[in-house]
Amino acid sequence: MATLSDVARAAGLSPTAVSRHLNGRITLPAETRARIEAAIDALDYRPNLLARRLSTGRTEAIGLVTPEIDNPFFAELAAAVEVAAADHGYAVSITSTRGDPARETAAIERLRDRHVDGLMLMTGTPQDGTLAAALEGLTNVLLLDEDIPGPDLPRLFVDNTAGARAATRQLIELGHRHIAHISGQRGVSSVEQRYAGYLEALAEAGLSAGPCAFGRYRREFGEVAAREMLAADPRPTAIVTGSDEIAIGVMTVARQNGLTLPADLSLTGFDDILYAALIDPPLTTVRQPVAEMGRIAFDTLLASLNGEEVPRLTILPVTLQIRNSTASPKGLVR
Amino acid sequence: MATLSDVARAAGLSPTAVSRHLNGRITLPAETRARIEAAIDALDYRPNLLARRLSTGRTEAIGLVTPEIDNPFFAELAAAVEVAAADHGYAVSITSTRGDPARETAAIERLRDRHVDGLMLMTGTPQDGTLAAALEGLTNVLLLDEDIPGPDLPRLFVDNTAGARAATRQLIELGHRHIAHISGQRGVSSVEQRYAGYLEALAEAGLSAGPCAFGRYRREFGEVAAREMLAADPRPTAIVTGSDEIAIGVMTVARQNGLTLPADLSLTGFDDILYAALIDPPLTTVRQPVAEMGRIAFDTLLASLNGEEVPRLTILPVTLQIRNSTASPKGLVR
DNA sequence: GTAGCTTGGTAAAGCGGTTTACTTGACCGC
DNA sequence: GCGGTCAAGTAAACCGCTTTACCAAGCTAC
Repeated sequence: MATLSDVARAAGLSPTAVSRHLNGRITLPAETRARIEAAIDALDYRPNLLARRLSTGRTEAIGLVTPEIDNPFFAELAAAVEVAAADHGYAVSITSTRGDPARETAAIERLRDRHVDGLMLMTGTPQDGTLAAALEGLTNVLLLDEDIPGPDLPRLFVDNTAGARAATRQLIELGHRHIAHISGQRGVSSVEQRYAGYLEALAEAGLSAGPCAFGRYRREFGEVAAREMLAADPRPTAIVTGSDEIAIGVMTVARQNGLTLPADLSLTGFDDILYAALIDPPLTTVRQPVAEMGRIAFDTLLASLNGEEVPRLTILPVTLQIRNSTASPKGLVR
Repeated sequence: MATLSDVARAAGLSPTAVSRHLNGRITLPAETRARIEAAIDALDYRPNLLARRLSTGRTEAIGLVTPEIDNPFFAELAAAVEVAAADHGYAVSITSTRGDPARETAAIERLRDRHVDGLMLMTGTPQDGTLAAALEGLTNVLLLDEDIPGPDLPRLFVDNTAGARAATRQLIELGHRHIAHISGQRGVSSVEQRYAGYLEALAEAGLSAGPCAFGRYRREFGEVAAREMLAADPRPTAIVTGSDEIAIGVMTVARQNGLTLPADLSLTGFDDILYAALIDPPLTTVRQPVAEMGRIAFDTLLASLNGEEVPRLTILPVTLQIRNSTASPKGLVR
């Protein structure tokens, strides 16, 4: 393959001149430019990225660390990030950690090893300081969706507390008094925030908390938790869940137990994945502005890579999507 | 940051010795090894990947080109590929082409430019030879899910024809005689194969084809096609669709038109995405072995990167998942 | 008429590894 | 005691681009 030197020789110039011209760091007379273009065409020259990267130390790629890429919420977010990245010539390298802290640390190592220029980090694990330590001294990282306490890094979240509060309030307004909560793992920031929102709404109404279960934001955990919770007496008349996937798991079990939704059980989700409106019954859920989030995430990281000052904390608003999985409890006359 | 030379100096060796030791190309006495390890620890040395890549010409990353990463089918596939790749120390760079042939070509350029060592290519566009031309001379590419006629490359598909045939046969057995078809774009291999399966099953039963619409494997197209098809007289009693997303679009419109599924209209999908069983009614669909596909895809590409001979064509079996979106047509006594 | 600026370049030193080809000394068999 | 082999390395080229520092010629201003 032709190299820059080959092109320079063919154009009767030094490699320096060609390199600088190609990178726009010098303005050459039209005649010289034409000679370079002609040489490039004739030799079918394409710059060797690997060499350029070694020289500049940049890879023009960013990493996106997600708990699980096959969850539609993360997939949508990844898609949004990818669009923005492609617009700026950046490649996106995706890691799906599947709740394994070792894989989260490994992704950070890849940044240190210059596999990528920057990282968007969505952790899905409770923080014990390990991840914060691994992030020590790094600047080109954006904490997305979930917090990692400690590092002085830009953060982009949604308003989890307000979302859960709105969902819980709606159930209270419908007349529910015995409202349960099923969510992800304690110690994960969004879990704590959603839990706080749930508790706040109950406190406002003078209600005490119902049964709460914490595990994973996954369908399987929704099933496990629901099996126990729906067998209890008294059974909650409504459940605020921390994710649409959990809600789906709860639905499955509720149906297995002979319950009808929403007559016997009201249910709210969180995320508003692309299927929330389609399942049976259509799920009342808290919508995250995922496309906007992906775009802002990339813009922020890019600005950070370019050494610009970026906001330390951005919180995006969420909206409650009311559908048919919530209704007044059976027997209640309003 | 410490370099290999720093380590060599600290260990009283040449960089060559250290490099070769680190890459397992030389066996050194234990005492020498210990000196190297000590120097690495003391200096907190980590090899510069960029330099290694320039030297070796390998990036230890593969590209995954999908039509749209936010479609659960592709997201699941991506997740499976990522698991296999991570096991072998490969990073996965994902591109979502959104049906834009220019972005498909761009992804191939990234391979030529050594952004990645190999590519898994899922095209979503009809082939006019452009992509085949762009692939000319490349060897480290796997054609996944969709064919691109021409290049001598390994291919991994599912049995699309058998899948559509099975779905259509089931509808025929249920008593349907007026069966329509809604699918992706003509010229896309899976579309053609699924169409062929649909036609074969009808021909076997001595039935003629119903109305057919071809557009995109997307929800929106399902809606557009259904609006027209369900307004026709006579209205088909069943529709074989080319993707679950199309089926979802059809469902939405059918319901808007006051139809009840499956009483008024039977519907089959294709893919068996993670939500197919949850929507209302649960969708009868053709299941693709997506996890297996991702793993085989990576293994094949890796073998190919290592210069091994790999199968030119692998076709994975599909299975019909019968759920509640299909039933005998109303009024039929069997 | 000369100091200083602009235009249009160049030489050479990196970036940090890998790899080929070669050396040196010890040992081994006969 | 001599050729051959093996162990334990090394020197230097190379991967291909970027960038710093520098230069020569021509023009301008005073």
